[in-house]
Amino acid sequence: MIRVFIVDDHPVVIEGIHSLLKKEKNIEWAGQAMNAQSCLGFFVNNTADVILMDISMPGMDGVELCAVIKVKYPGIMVLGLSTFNQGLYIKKMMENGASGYILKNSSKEELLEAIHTVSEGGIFFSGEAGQALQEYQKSSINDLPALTSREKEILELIAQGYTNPQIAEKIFLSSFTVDSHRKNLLAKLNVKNTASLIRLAVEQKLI
Amino acid sequence: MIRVFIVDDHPVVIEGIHSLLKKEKNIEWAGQAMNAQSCLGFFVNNTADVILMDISMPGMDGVELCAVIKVKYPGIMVLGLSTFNQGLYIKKMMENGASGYILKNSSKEELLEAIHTVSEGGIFFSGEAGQALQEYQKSSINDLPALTSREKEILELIAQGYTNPQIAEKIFLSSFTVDSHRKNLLAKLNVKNTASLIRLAVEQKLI
DNA sequence: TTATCTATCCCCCGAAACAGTGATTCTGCC
DNA sequence: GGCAGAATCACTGTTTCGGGGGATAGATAA
Repeated sequence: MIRVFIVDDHPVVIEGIHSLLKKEKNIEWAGQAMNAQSCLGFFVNNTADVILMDISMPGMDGVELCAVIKVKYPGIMVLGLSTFNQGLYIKKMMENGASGYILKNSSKEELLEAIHTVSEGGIFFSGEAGQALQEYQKSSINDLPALTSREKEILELIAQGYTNPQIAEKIFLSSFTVDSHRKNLLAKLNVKNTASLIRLAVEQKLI
Repeated sequence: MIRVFIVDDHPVVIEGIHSLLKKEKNIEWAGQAMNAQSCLGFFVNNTADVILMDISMPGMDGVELCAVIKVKYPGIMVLGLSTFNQGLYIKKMMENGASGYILKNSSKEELLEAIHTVSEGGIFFSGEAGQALQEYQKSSINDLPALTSREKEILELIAQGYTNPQIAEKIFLSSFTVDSHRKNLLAKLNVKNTASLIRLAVEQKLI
């Protein structure tokens, strides 16, 4: 018996999912909430196995709520729920510990499959959400100027915290040369200092 | 009809999966390879819908091969396949465009479900792999000293490429103060310069 | 055979970062 | 009321960074 709780600020959605699930015999309706506060209130004295959680809600949104829930009650599985399908939100939910993401217009079968999968510790994405996530991941890895191997090597060492003189000593170059490569990195990647260089490099997985 | 190709350096695994799948009527055996090179050779003149790909292979491993395949043939879905279950590898595969990950000892049902899900653009994780991935994500977000809200604010601005004087002007502080906060950040996070500070911040999702 | 790119090296200079030390005010908590 | 921590500001150095300018050699591609 899987106890399912739902948080959504739209009564229609709660009602719709409730009517979809109430006939299922291995699913129990644990409760419902229309915002993050009352959801957290519920879990002080109650529990559930799976929370269906709307991404966008007034006040604390699903991304934050998910993070709080997973810290306080790691055993409760969170399944993101939304009408729209944006890679960024999906990614943030997952980083905050969600176990999957489905669209509100999913079929009953998909919803049930998702609930079962996540209640067993698995991860579930509806086809469309999966594609959106992959598109998003792809979009951030493009349009970067090609770096030479030397530049990549020096970028890596900068990211490890070495200064120009230290890098020079390490790879047997003049520190002038290291500085030249460093300036080329800033110019090529169109950033103005080390901070934004490293941020870009890590985010774009150059290192 | 889903055309399935498999790359694995263990003949036993290829044979086992072949015998599992050959009875399925909506699955077609596209071919097999025992290393990355012959896999890439196959796809010069042939194609498939889904590749079951071993993570660990001699020569080019699954992580690299996956990246190459997804660049050359983005329409082919890659499903990671391994005997062991390590979050780091799973994460790397996913970052390189894989659509999921299952264990070699998965049940036939799980394997079929995974193949169908990814062939439709979805993402599939077996329960155990999903848990390993979440454990891994969690493990990297721990043991960090708590930053104050001011420190987080300034860290964010540093990461955006602003200098101390610029930050000072932006949030109406003395640049001495900004510098103090900056020093506290370096000390608290135990790093020695901006480069490693930003790297840590981005990797640990502090910003 | 030029032309371009990469990698290497060099110099100057001002701005920024980093290290060390110390101080005051405010706020939340016991 | 007192205490700890946060937030603020201050001064003095030294080191590193970043912008600007240039030079040479080798590889490679047009």
